[in-house]
Amino acid sequence: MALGLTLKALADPTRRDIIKLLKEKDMTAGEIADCFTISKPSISHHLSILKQAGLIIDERQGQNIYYSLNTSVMEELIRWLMNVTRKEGGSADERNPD
Amino acid sequence: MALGLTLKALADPTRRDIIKLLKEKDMTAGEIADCFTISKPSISHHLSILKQAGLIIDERQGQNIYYSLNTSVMEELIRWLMNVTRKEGGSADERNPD
DNA sequence: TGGATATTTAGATAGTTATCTAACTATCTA
DNA sequence: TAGATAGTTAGATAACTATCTAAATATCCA
Repeated sequence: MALGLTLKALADPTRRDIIKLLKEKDMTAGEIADCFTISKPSISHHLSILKQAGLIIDERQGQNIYYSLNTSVMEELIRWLMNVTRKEGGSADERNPD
Repeated sequence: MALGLTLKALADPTRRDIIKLLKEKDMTAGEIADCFTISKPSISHHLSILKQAGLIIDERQGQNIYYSLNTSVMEELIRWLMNVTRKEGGSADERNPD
């Protein structure tokens, strides 16, 4: 069911924008919030969903909480998509990872 | 914004199951519905969302409507994910496809 | 310890979505 | 053309989600 969490998290445009920001560099919750017009609590909510999906990692440093990207979950999604996309053939290992 | 439609469509477990079915072979709406416990209209609704996202294609053959997978949209999503996942470097073409 | 800053949690609300039953449309066939 | 079969559309409803403001928690520093 991890795939469902990942896809739901990525299905929101604000959350995709957050991910694009974090691709460039790690950022605090406040820095991320400053890039958007919606409220800090809303951003916090989005961060929580991304974190729950395993797409980002948080680490407190003093008063700040730094967020960074965790690409392994996206790599898993890529594998699922490639499997669905693939036209038959390939080793047994490659088949039905889901 | 096509990406949003794709991800929303894939975020539902029933719709992912439909995609897995269609990976194996093309099927009519009825055949697809028979694989699930939810009502035909609900399946029809899911098919409509998948179609709107460009993930599947429909073609009427007499009384039946056959559905088949369209992988190009998923390939686009794979590219987006690989771009977000990638650790810098690469040609200008490869950067920011979104 | 007390005030300031950073962030999250709580509670409310408006909009979206998945599901159902009933009714409709399209096609085939006798 | 009438009946049967395949599928969709309409309308209702319950559950979920994104957003907001207000309040709570955590950390730093003087």
